[in-house]
Amino acid sequence: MTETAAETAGGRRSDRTRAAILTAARERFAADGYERATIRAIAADATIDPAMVMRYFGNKEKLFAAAAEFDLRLPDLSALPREELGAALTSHFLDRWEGDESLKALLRASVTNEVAADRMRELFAAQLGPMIAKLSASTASAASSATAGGANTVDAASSVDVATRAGLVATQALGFALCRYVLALPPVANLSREEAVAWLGPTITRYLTGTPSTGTRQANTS
Amino acid sequence: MTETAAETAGGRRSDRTRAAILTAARERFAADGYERATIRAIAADATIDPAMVMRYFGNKEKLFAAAAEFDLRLPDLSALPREELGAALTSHFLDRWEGDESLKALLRASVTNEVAADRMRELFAAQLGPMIAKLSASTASAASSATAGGANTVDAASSVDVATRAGLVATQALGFALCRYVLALPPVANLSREEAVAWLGPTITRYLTGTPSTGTRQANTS
DNA sequence: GTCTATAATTCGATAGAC
DNA sequence: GTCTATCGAATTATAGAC
Repeated sequence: MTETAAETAGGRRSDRTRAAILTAARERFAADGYERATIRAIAADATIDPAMVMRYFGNKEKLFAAAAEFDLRLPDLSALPREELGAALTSHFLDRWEGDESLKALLRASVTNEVAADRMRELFAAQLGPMIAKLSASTASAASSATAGGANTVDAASSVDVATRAGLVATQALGFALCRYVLALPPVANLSREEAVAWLGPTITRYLTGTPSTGTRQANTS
Repeated sequence: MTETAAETAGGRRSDRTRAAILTAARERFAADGYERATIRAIAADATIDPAMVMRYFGNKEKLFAAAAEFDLRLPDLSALPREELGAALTSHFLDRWEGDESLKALLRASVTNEVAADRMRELFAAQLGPMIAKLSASTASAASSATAGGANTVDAASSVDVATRAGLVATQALGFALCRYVLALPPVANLSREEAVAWLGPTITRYLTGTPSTGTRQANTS
């Protein structure tokens, strides 16, 4: 995919141009969504010619795919006590949301663009899922000797499968991002970082660990 | 179609046409979002001429405003014990989401259309907020005599204000709708109705009642 | 009330000069 | 590599015949 041109000095400017396009594209996609973000407007933001965008990225979909490519950069939470898992992950999500416009662009676009929706699905299945599985494995290693003769399932920490837990985390994380950054619901947008962590933390903890009912009682869910 | 002889009442056919347009508009807006849903496609679904849509509703924005007008129809939960509040409201939300396409249309459109976003904000501020306030009032009526000389604030049930609680409920409710109906994340879309209520219920209860920490301890939210 | 024709924009994408 | 010019398609919206 890298440039085959062997020009030593010429290749550097094209990289700068390419980066400028991507930055402008992320901002436009984040602010306007996929269809309302036009190549013309992106080019104008990057102060280049619209035709250059086509030359560099081929078409609009490939430009979006390049602009929305990113990593959740999930931290390793294996060492934390169970009660702090949600707060730590929530805090990390807040950092990622506010430091990088890619996620906002992806969220806005994924509502109407199928490519973006695919990437969003992959994000939680391929990145959050394994992190939860790793979490369960480290917890299970201590408990496995006690439960001994149980099923040979990988995650003994909870009967709820990893994908479901990742999906539940997604509902709260994406819902918060939607209300705070996209819809800008005043009470949600005005929450301080500490308040947000305090509210979402216990919820995310419960979903991460696969605990259906709240602390006090083991409820039957009929 | 062109039955002129059997006109029993005056403007009845125009009402039918109007209703057919609105139904088709709701489906298209829900499936494609605001910009990708075209008047042409809506008219085709309603098997009428595109020009008629303009004649009945003026322009696309007014058509959307008419199509996305609806009521959350929130039930009165005052009589329920606190622990069941979230499950009851979650169950009600599931009914509304699956029975009426307006909410999906509004959610999809509100991501890129400012009119739709305004309506979404109003929805939670003007409908969910008062319901929570009423909930707090009924709870406070029993406790007010005990706390006696306290502040004359309306909701003595929690120190968290009503708008914040409504916003928090919105993050979980809309996030679930986004993941289940719009993004179609497999683990979320595959949850049974009972599972969804069991997972979201405790979360919604905690937000509704304004309880920052999970059951065991009364944490300070500083 | 209904439909045809079309105006007026806007957008993604291409061709080709320099 | 860069930019001008433009094509072809799609859209909202209007004007006017029947």
